[in-house]
Amino acid sequence: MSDKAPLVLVDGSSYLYRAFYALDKQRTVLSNSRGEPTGVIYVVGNMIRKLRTDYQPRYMAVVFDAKGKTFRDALYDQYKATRPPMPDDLRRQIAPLHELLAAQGYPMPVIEGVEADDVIGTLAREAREAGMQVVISTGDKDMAQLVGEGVTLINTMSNQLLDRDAVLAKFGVPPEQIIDFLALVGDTSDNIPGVPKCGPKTAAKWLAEYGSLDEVIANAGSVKGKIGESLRMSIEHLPLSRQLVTIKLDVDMDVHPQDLALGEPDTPRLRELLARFEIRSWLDDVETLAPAQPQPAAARDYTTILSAGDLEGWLGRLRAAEAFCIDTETTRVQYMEAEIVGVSFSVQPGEAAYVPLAHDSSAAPEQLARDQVLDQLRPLLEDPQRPKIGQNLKYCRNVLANYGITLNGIAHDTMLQSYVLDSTATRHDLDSLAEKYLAVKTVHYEEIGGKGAKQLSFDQIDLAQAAPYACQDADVALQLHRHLWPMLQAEPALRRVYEEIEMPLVPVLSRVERNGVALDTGMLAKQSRELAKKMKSLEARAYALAEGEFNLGSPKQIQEILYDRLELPVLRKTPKGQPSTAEDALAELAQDYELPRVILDHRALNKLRSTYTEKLPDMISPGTGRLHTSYRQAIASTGRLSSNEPNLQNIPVRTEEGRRIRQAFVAPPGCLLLAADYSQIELRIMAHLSGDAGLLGAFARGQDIHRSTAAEVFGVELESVTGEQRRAAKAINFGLIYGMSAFGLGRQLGIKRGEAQAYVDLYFSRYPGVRQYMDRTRERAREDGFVETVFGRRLYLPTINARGAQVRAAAERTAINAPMQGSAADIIKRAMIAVDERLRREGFAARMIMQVHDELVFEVDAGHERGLEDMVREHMQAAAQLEVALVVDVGIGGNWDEAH
DNA sequence: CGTCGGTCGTAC
DNA sequence: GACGTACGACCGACGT
Repeated sequence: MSDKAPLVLVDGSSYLYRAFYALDKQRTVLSNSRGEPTGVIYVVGNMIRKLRTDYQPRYMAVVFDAKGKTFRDALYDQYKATRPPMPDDLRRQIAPLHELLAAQGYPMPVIEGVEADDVIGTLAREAREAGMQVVISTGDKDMAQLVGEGVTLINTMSNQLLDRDAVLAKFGVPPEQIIDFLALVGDTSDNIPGVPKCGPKTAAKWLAEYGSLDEVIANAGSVKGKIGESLRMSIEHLPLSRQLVTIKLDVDMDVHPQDLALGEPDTPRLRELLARFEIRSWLDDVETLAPAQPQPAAARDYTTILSAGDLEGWLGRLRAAEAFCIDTETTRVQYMEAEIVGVSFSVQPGEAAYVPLAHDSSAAPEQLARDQVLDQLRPLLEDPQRPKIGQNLKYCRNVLANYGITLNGIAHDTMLQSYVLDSTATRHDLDSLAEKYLAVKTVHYEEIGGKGAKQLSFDQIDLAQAAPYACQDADVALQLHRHLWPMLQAEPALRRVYEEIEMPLVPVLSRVERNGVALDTGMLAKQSRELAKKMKSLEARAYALAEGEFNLGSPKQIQEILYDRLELPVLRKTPKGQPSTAEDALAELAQDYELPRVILDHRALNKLRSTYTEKLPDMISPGTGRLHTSYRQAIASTGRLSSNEPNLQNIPVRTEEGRRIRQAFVAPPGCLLLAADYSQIELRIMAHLSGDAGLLGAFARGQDIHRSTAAEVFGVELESVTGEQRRAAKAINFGLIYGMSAFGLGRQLGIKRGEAQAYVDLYFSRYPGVRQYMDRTRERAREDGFVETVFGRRLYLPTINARGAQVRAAAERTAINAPMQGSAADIIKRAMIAVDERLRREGFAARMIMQVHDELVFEVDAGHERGLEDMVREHMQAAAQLEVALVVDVGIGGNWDEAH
């Protein structure tokens, strides 16, 4: 395999039109502030930029049609005769685009009287003869005739790669028959006549049957039906059509591939042009737009394994290694549906191997058989004594499990190393870590696979790009491990969080995810219909009240209706100063007006329907018929897990209608659901951390903590606490956990700030330990720049000493909250590890299926629930030794709602 | 069209 | 402005 940088030839003319009409169709008019159109410049420029990053070519050319008549016009006076004149808005962008490309240093050969196709055809032929690889970037299907050994097409707008196999798949004929094919089909845009009624299918059929256009013509007599007649009528002009669609490979010109080295950018000119077009986003890479740098191939040794012998060699290296780094490439992110496309390994920084297993045949040569290779790898992968290193090994474990392989010996995960070292880093993905810790700019997936709707799955990526990418992943992960692991070892507390909590949790979460949860889709469908009906009637009522239709889902339109048209009083504003249409504002208005109430009701129902009843059934995995969430272990700065696709940690519970959704989370026949949740875990942690005697005492006596708080704050007996008092105390307790101010508490309770402040003062006088703890925590945070959990997990607070009072106050609130939220997270993670261990070791007829911050949910075979309950409670309570006991409430039922 | 910020609402 | 941590739907502005 040659990874030499190719010659990239860009069919500029075809992109001009395509870009213009794509934008036009979307009615998108991009222009600068002077009203000069810039859309085509932007789009075409972007495509060329992308090509340059993708292929890193040393030689490249952007080719445009030259002015004036060509040989085709001489052959056929109707050539391109039906083409409408070039739209003015397009014409005005051509010269500026040329200037821009020239300033960027792109060679732009223009040959008088020769179309871009023919220039490209000739350059491609010459380059091939000189042994260069050629990539032609075009949106024009005619160019498919140029495809062959060493020549591929890429449509940069659709990200479609056309090699020989792809041409065959797309047109039904191989590249060498494309000319005949085009002659038969004709081309309306160039006004080239073909055979009327003959489309691509017929043309391909005839060519398959007769072999060539000449043979088709020779056998025209034997083609039956109307289409045969049509063919016979066309015979006369077909040779001309063929001539017209044939791209010339022998144009006489004095530009040759060797002349197409990318030039130096004219930086001042480039700045000027970009400023004129107002394309600010490209200004950044003006500096970096040097001609293709020689590969920073800093002694990288990446190999692609295509033979049994090579595989055997690498298996030997893996067996001999103390530990190895592994990465899997797959067809998709959803682990239950993902298929393995290839596996990469590294045992030594700078060295890696990729074993392609299931790339499209058009993207790779003969590959080793997936099942056979996986079977050869199995003993290594399943051996717990062989340590594995990787980035996000939970995913790796999940996809290997799809092939019946259990990844054991999960020793180090660089994502989790990064997370434990600094949970506040915004990203813990491999690319970000490489840049941050190794100062290495990796190739990002988007660069080889594209992005958005037209992103390619890994199996569609050409091996020439896929293999180095996959090798890089394994190599960089190993390098990161060598960098981050010593950093962790230097911090014993963090090392323990990593070794005793995060790493052991990986296989546990993998099992929870793969277990999944059963859903009663019939129930959800019924609820969905009922919700739709209710929403319909609320909608009608809203239109009547507003005296006109509007979008009930648009805060902006609601704002206009309520505050502009109906002139209701503005009670609250959004952070951006707009009158708020949020829940609490509308709820207040709803006391005096009907419309806000209707909007609120509609919104509540719409939320349930659009987020839950309509979406959850679609996310069921076809393989298992169950719902499989994905837990993210390196997202929440406090140490919590998060859940997505779908998020099972925000399933409604507060309202009756919401609880119906929980009822659809069911135990399959013969099973029950068991839900175990920590009672008031964060307040217990606060009691522990603060050591406040009053709080500890209340917990020790097993009192209802909100009631007991109310009794203290309002100075009444426990028995005589009113509902209102308890509600206020509960708000205070939550407020404490969140670092709430008197203002916030007042708003929460609907009382004045002064009154709320009085409650807070009273609270702190009754629980002086809590106040001391809060003060101490803020102080520690200011001194250390971080706070920590009971188990030593750290959360950095870079803004704790910020000048801005608001920024600082926010950091202080986080400082207060994080030790409580984070310790709770540590505790339940420890419980999960312990419970999972027991489940597996003792063969409980039960599976852990969900975690919701302070709650674990299990599916258990009916009859085994009592044993499970005892075991789960035991380990959840024993997960931490605090000054207060941990209390676990357990519920059992046929569905999640019942289990509460 | 695709992306992304703003707003809203669900959970703990 | 004022309550911490998340995920995600929807809208609408804008061209990463």
